[in-house]
Amino acid sequence: MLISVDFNSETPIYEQLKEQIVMGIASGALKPGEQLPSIRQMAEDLGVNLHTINKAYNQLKADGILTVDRRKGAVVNALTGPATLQQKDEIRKKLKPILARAICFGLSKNEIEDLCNDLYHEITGGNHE
Amino acid sequence: MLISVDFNSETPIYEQLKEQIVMGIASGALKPGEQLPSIRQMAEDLGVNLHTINKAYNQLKADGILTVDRRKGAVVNALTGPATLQQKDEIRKKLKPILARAICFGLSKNEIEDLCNDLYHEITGGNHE
Amino acid sequence: MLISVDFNSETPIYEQLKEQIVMGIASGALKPGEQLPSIRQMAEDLGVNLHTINKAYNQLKADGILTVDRRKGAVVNALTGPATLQQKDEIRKKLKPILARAICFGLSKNEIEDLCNDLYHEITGGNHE
Amino acid sequence: MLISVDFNSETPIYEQLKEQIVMGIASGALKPGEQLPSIRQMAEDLGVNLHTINKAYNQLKADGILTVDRRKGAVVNALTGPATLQQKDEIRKKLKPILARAICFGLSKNEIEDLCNDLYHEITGGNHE
DNA sequence: GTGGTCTAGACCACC
DNA sequence: GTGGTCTAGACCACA
Repeated sequence: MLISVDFNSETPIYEQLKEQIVMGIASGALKPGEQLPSIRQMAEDLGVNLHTINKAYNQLKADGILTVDRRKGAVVNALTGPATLQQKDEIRKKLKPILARAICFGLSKNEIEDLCNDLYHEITGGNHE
Repeated sequence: MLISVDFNSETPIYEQLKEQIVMGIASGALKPGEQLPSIRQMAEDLGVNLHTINKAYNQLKADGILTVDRRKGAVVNALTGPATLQQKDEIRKKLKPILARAICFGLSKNEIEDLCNDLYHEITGGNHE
Repeated sequence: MLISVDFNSETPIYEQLKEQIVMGIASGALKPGEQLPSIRQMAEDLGVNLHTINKAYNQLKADGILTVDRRKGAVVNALTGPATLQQKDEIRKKLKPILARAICFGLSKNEIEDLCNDLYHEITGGNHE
Repeated sequence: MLISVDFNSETPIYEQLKEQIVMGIASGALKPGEQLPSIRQMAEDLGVNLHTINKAYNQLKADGILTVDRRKGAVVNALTGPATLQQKDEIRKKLKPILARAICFGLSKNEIEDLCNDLYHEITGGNHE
């Protein structure tokens, strides 16, 4: 899986990292049990600080998305069943202001639905269906 | 329209403000042509500095959501027709990582659709249909 | 001559007024010796404060573009010959940062020339040639 | 590149700053990829507050003239090709009232052309030709 | 009355 | 080290 960061972006590098790993898992490019590059490796590849990678891995661990093992490094977790209420609520909270903005911009309900569907397929590429 | 901010939140106050104003417009609580409280008024009401309000107002102005009338202060813009490609793209970019996260959490396509619909109605309360 | 102001514009109303009167003279719509509406009249027409009109008229008087007569009100001046060095210098100073910005945006020398010619004809409509 | 501001000028300091940076880029004194002094550095050099510099940098960023690199601070952007219509329109809007004023002052079409050419060369010093 | 500009000084997030 | 956020308080331009 190829990961790249944009140093000019508004979003912090560790966030970009998290997003890309999450994207990789959602798309199926990263499978449960698969091992991520070591912190050191990843840091060198991207030309960023060790701390930055570490922060991303640790936060994904806290999210239950990765497991960090002292010997094997970071490993993608298996899905533990349907999303918890907490998880749904988090998504909900993040989604809401964006939808409001979309409505404010004049997007109709249908356009929003279409956009979500589009993105869903763009992300999964047909997996997870 | 009632606006409140959470001083302990991670998201900056001016972002919260923007979100709430946008939410107000999307919900119909704030109508095009309606006047927002003056910077100073709003600052006093919320107990924050006037520069913070100023920043929020100015960014919404840059987004084309508010305009500043020399006599009346900040005023809600009328919709200028369907969303521009730029606007759609902005929404798209913001939506994508959240959907990926949702998928990662095990949300199905249907659950995501339902969530969007729910939120849509929660925001608009039946307007904008 | 029709004059209108945009209360949402960044540029102050009295500046807009000045610009439009100047535009009227440059286009030939306002001829030397012609009388402008009285301050009171103009203020009523546009729905703005008397002071605002007054400020515009007075600054144009200071520029040598209008003469303000107690009985006849504001009158368009005749051209007193070629532009003075002072006047040329003022134009130069105002033009410079805009041209720099244009270059920065990637406009070529030819594009700038064309733009100026275009505008010249748009303003004069063929007069002053 | 040497930058200086006039504290007595009518035009705000942050505007002067923007103009000078733009001038620097147009003249070739600032090249794409080049790094500008940090906000604090520049503030100290000029003897102004860091917020003033910040505002200038941010507006140039919004204009697409600078980008902010997380590691290096503000960096001059490369030209992204020919000017967009929006950019041309902005220049047009700014140019128009000045040309009208020039005409009003009695400048002929030729004089205006010459003035533009003069300024073009004064700014670029022969580059960008 | 409104918003715009500027200053001075603090704290934090990111790298 | 960098920029981002927030505060407090001042002065000015505009209407």
